[in-house]
Amino acid sequence: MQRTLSKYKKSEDSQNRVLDAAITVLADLGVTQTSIQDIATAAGLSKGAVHYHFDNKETLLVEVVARCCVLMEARVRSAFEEPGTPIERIRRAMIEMWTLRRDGAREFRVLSELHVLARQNPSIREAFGHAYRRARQQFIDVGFKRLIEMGLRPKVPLAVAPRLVLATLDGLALQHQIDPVSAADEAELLRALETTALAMFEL
Amino acid sequence: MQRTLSKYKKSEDSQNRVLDAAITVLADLGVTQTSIQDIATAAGLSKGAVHYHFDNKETLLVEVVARCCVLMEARVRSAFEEPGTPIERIRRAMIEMWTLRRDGAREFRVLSELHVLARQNPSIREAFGHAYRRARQQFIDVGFKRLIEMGLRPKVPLAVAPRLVLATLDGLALQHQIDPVSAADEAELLRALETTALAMFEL
Amino acid sequence: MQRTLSKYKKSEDSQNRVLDAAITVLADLGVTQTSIQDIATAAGLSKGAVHYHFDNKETLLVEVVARCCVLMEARVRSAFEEPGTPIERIRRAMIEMWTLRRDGAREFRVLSELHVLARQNPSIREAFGHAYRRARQQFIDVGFKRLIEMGLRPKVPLAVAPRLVLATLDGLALQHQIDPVSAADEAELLRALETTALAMFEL
Amino acid sequence: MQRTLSKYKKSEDSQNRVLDAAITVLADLGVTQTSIQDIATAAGLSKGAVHYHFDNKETLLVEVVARCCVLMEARVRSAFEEPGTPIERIRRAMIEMWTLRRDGAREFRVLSELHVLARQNPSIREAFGHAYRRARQQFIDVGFKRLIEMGLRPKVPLAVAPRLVLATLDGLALQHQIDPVSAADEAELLRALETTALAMFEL
DNA sequence: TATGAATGAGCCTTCATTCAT
DNA sequence: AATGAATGAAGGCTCATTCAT
Repeated sequence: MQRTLSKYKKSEDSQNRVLDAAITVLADLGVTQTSIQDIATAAGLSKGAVHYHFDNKETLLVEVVARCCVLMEARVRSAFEEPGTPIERIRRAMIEMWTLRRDGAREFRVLSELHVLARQNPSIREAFGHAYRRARQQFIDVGFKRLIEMGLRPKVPLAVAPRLVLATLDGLALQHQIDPVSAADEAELLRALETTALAMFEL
Repeated sequence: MQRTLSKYKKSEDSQNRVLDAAITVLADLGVTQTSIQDIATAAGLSKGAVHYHFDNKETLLVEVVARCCVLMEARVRSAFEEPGTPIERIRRAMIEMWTLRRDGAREFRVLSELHVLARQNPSIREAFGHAYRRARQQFIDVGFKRLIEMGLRPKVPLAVAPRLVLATLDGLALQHQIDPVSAADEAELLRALETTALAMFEL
Repeated sequence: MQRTLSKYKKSEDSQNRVLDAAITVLADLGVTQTSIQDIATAAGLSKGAVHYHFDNKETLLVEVVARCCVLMEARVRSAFEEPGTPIERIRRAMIEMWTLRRDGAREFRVLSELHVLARQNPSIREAFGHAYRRARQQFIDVGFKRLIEMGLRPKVPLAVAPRLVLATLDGLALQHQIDPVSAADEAELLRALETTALAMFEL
Repeated sequence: MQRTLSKYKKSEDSQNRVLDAAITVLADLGVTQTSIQDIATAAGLSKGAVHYHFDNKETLLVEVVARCCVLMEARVRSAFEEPGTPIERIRRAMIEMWTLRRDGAREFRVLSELHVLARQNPSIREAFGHAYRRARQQFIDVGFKRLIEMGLRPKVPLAVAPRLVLATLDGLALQHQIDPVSAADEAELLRALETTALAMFEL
């Protein structure tokens, strides 16, 4: 069993190394400039080895999308799971969501790079579709449900609300990549974000 | 002079044909799949001619960004300039902004494609930066100022508010490209958008 | 010894499985499209295992040639050995030779695929050389000698006659692969083949 | 007009240089070993230039087949058109056909190399099909018709006879590539070929 | 002003082969 | 005896760019 494990381990290890390398390089160079050679080099492997583990560049990118989503979700969830009142926890999660985007966390940068492939490429589009749906559902399950339990009543259908908040976060990040929010404005921005988000509810 | 003029005319004509072709092709095939050859073919010119008018692919794309911004702005402005009460006109402009994004108007699609190049490419980034700043300013000059004149008081700094609204619109469009909003939800979405936008003001 | 034998058996088994798989795949995909991976997969083994049994792709192909020749010869011989008058048996053997080629029997297809490697590759060329010489000799020993015993006298040196007949068969097969003989013409073709073959003899 | 011509000339020139280079290299290295780089180098051009003139390797090879056929036909026809009695001219043409094959004329070698691609590749197959049909028709129009005019009566349908003769020539060449006919046997072989060919006719 | 020809760098992919296990 | 992992060379192809005309 030790043996079997070690055999499999090796492969999985390399696969993960490739995925991590891909994320790093994509975040660094951008989609249009990232070649499989770059990824292989960053992973300390040969180009051939990358193709040994991933049939296609496409396949690899699809898995990159998936992994980025998982990693981002993990960070947000872990921010949420720290102790505190529901409101504190929700606020903390949203701040984490913004921080990820503002700091240009590798994973978010990669996602915003790969987004452009989604329109032309069904598998990548599906990967994003899955991620979006999942993120919205989490938003409802984890955030909105608490607010409702606390007695707030949504003025907006639950199908629509998370779309709006996530859109704002993503859109802000897009702008921020080009034209950063000043530190001074940032606090105001977060406050405004909270204001508008809460405007979708009433007591 | 007649001659010179007509010559210039002709040249400008070709340049514009190239730019238009570029927008069409980019909207159709996406950044990663669009070659100068594609653009040249769509413009009814040779590859060489494209390079005659634009030194670089980069230069060309920068002008494409600029032109897309101009075209989008024109459409929004023209929606705003139709007669009506200030509120009606603002609402109309915002709906136009959403419509452009929802229908995947060529110009918006191109901009969202080219956005990925902005991070790596200073000139393109600058083109986007200019566009973002201009759009926010318009938002203030044209929209918010009216609201203020009407007696609404902003609860949010004027530097921040348009960022938020534009971000939401862009983010919604991103999601919509992957995972379209159902026709049923769309009305709700727009209402929610108005609610949240107005939440940034008070009487 | 039991052990050794069974081990040998197993190894031989795998070798044969590889050879058979190679013939199948080569017949199916053609030389230019057949990879060792394809052969390994068809044999239910790993690429590594194929290389364990055959040092080279070249070595493997040489043995493929040999085996195809053996298999084809066996079929022709068995057609010849069915009871009948000498003439009947010769005719039957020739029809079998044509049938193998017309139906594109795997073995013949493989040979005609690999023939192209022979010019560049000495070992493969030698394998084909051996096969050609052997086929001509069989032709003489088994066919022409009978005709002579029956009183027919060759008008053509025995070194030359089988070359001519085999060439015709192979050439017809080549044409037939591209531009099949209609069923209607086929009977005429066989008759003509017999006529021309017999024209090399006189009473 | 001079100008136009010279412009076009250059392209045609390069195209022809590529085709000729392709024939040389293919005849030399064989299909499986010939890369576009090899062809480009032999033509004194860059790989890119080859792709400029021929979309595909496939396209290029199809034109190579066509050109080889044209060249071979030209040589046979020119042998036939030398003065002499009909019989002499037919015999001369057939000897030329054999000579081309025996000497491994580049064109014939290339055709026998490319033949192997025909089964997998429709366009190449069609190129060969066209060539075969054309060769048979020529055989009839140029050779057999004369024999008939001279009073010989075919004992074999005209659809079948040329198939047989061409097959023999091609098959002999195949064998000869691997296992050359001795100079001594060659004369006998040609005589035998004539005998068998004439056996398809009677007075 | 515009074109056709050509280049050269780079990309994705395939594949025979090697090797530790 | 057999496998999985990895390599590295090569191959076909795309494409921005240059240049003579």
